[in-house]
Amino acid sequence: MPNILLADDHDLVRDTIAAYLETVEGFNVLTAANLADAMELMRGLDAIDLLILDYNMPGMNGLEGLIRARRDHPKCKIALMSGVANRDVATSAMSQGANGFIPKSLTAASLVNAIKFILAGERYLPFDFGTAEPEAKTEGVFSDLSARELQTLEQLCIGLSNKEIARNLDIKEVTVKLHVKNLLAKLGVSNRTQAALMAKERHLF
Amino acid sequence: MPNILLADDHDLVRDTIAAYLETVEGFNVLTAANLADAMELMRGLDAIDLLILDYNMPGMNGLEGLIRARRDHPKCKIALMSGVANRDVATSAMSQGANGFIPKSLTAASLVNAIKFILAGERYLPFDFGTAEPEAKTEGVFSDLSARELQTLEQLCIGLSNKEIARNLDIKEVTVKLHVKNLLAKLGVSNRTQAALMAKERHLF
DNA sequence: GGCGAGTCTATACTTTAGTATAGGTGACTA
DNA sequence: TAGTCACCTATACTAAAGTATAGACTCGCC
Repeated sequence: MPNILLADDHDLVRDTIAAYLETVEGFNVLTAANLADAMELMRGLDAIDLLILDYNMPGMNGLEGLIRARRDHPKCKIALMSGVANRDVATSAMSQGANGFIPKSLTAASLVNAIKFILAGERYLPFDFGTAEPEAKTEGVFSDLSARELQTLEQLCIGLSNKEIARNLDIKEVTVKLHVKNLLAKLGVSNRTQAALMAKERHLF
Repeated sequence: MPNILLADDHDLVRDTIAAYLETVEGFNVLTAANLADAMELMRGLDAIDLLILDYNMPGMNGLEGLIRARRDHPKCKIALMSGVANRDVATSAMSQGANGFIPKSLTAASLVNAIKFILAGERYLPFDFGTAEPEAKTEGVFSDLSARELQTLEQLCIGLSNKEIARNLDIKEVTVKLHVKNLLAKLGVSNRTQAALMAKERHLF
């Protein structure tokens, strides 16, 4: 039966998760309230199969705690857990050698699946994590655009000239210029490059 | 024991994977050589737990095959498998309702872990897939650029005009034009927007 | 029916982008 | 030392982008 060390400074969160993993799945779970205690518990013994670190916890200091834990225990699987971190933090953690990133929005069943997955030697990062809310903002900025302006913007996003866009949309070049001008004003940018960049950044095309 | 239907038009690939899953893991594996055969096999019976579709296979037509399979079998777990598809295809597949994306670069052990993960009700997309090799190409294209050209490109990537770039780099506008012209030629693109888009796509700035 | 929004086009214009050619500097190197 | 290369600048040009104004058409809406 795998040994898991769960480090989180919120007593309630830590203890309930630990209890769930122990009773429902039969995992052997140790707990710690901060990074120092967790490191102390692991000192010497290699018995821990998976270390779960809360991202916001005394001693972590961003990803430094993760890096230190990884350095001191190269063979132990380490997962970062957080309720607030965004996707950038998650991917950074993965590139720093974490075996998994566990958002606290996970269901209990998914948490168990993720843990099993990591214990099997895989690396876990939920693919759709942190992609929900940006949509809202995106819609707002671009919802002012008319159908034609949107089509024009789409062509801008592959770097086409007004002439090429005119050919593709089967309209005159002047008309394209009009659409471009209006679209720039609506997006609040000053040239086509900025418009393309903005659209690309919000993953519209 | 879960029933898996593996559809791939490469006989060797299909049969070896099927044999591995059957003998090593004890899965019950059915096979098909194209989408039509797979759909035929699934007609009526709801016994299939996981359908694995090759992305390049007769009848697939991009993600259309996936969408059709999802529509006809809303409750069946479906994974897309590919040896060539890029990350965009993978994420598109996920947003179209796929339960997983399986690159053929996976090891056999990881394939099994992924399948188990999906069968447990999770959605699987390897987080680091499609981020390794683009680096190499990237370096190649941009390594021809001189220091100044690179700085110029960086400013292009925030949509600045030649005049603004000249001010920022403390050089004359004509010089900026020279850098831009040379940089466009080296990158093989025809205007500044395309250059900015290309640089952004390779995550240079 | 009138009204507004979106669309298309035209003419005319200014500004910016991009090309071409030429010449000068300093640094590094065969 | 001569040659090469990155860099800077100048002049001069063409092409493309962007602005401004005005007229015309369609469609849905009050």
